[in-house]
Amino acid sequence: MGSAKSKEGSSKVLGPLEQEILDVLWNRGEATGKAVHADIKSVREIAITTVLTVLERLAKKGYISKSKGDSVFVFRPAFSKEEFAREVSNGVLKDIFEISRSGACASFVDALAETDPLELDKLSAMIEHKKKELAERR
Amino acid sequence: MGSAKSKEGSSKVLGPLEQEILDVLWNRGEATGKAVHADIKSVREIAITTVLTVLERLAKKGYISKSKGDSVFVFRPAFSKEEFAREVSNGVLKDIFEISRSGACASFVDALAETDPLELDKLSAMIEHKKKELAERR
DNA sequence: TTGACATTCTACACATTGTCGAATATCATT
DNA sequence: AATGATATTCGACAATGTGTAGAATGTCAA
Repeated sequence: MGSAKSKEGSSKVLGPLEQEILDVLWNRGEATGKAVHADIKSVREIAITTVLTVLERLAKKGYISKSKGDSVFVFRPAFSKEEFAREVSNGVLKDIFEISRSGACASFVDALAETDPLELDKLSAMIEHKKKELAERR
Repeated sequence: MGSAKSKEGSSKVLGPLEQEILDVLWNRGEATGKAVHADIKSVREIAITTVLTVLERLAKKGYISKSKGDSVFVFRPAFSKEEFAREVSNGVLKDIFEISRSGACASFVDALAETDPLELDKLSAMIEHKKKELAERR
């Protein structure tokens, strides 16, 4: 009976360009629109207005901040990669858990193993830690 | 340098109505368009053609099958909830891992602990199993 | 004042999704 | 065969999200 109440069946988050731009900001820490444009331009053709527009949209969505730096606007990630990943996972996972916890778990382990097997140990550690945390909470 | 190559920044999967319809099919195991419509109609107003259209789209996307039953078409989920959750998680998680594995892991453990602490043990078990699997593969 | 550069506006194209009405196909009966 | 009831398919439209960018406007130093 796991109905889906959230307005999003299984959330989506960012488009490829948005992601690309966020990546640039994470790499640089902060950057002007011009700089972001330069980075992307070095790889493929794109107008600076396109970059600016998306930057604007990301700001509106709250993923980045926009503030006047030395006479020019500067953009910064509003969240660290970690925070962002956490945030996003949280939403997505909650949706998926509604469908099947076990399925999601299985795929999680799979995905992790595929990407970086060593991380499996860290995950184990996290679980242990979490369990202890929960135990102490009672 | 975690660039995002996938065409989808962080994938989205299904819309709310699609999800709702899939849920009906999972509940019933299989159903005619009429039946699916009836179920949803019992909750809110909706035209049967709307349901049929979405059913059709889901079939086209490969999430459900459509076959002639006793003179009428019958739809069935192409995947169990578990398989589906697995499939979806896989795509989503791979994207998120590209951003931050540790962040995703943290949120995963959190989400799991919050939803069903007992599941933490199962997850541990899965990890062990996976590690063994990997060890044998070399 | 005039450029050069920065920023904002407006707009288009395309894909997805929810939403259906209209057209068409199918079938049991008359 | 013709009719009426159902089932199925088609084609459309609106809203939204995203990539794309030209045009308009703002800003500031020379």
